[in-house]
Amino acid sequence: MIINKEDFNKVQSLTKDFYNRDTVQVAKDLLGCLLVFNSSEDIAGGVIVETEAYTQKGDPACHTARGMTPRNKVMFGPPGYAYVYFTYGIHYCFNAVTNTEGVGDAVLIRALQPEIGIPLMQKRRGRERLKDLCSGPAKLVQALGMSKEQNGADLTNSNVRILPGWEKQPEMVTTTRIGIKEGAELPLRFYVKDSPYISKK
DNA sequence: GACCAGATTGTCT
DNA sequence: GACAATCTGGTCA
Repeated sequence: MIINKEDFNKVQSLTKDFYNRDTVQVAKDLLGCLLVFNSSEDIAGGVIVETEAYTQKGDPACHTARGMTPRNKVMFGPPGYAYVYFTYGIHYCFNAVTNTEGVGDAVLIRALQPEIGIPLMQKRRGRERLKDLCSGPAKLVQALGMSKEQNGADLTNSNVRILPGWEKQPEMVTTTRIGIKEGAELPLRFYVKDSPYISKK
């Protein structure tokens, strides 16, 4: 499970085919996978324990619900790329573009279980406790050291990658999404049951 | 633990 | 000009 900077380019990422599927299914399957960022300092990453699906069709909370803009154009591109956006004046959030090119879907990564480069993440976050490092979409972006420069990055062939993680699919809980107004009642949030690293119960 | 306000700027109407 | 897929630190209990 633990990989180092030298191994980063050797490990097999999830393929484009993984992302080119129904968005809800990808959101579920991403639980237990390993998100890793190879920054200039060192690599850092963790196991995905919480996701949310955002679909263009029938979802008013999705950034692409009202068509393409300069900000969300990555979501309309081919699947398997990173969509990183800026919000609340201070925070970034990380998504994986899913479904077929042109649709406008993505999966928001909401929380990680820290695995790789923990000391570096502790330093970046200014927090010691593991459950404070990546238990929220803006926290994990900060812990991994990502920014808007990762917007549009190829998740199968760049500094940001998602790898197969746990062999067994974890027990999963489905609930409603967090931090949105419209579409808040839709059951599109998924997390690993009993994980202490999720953002909120 | 629960609840609340402040931060702070890119993006869209 | 309004608001945002959030986090933090404060108060009160």
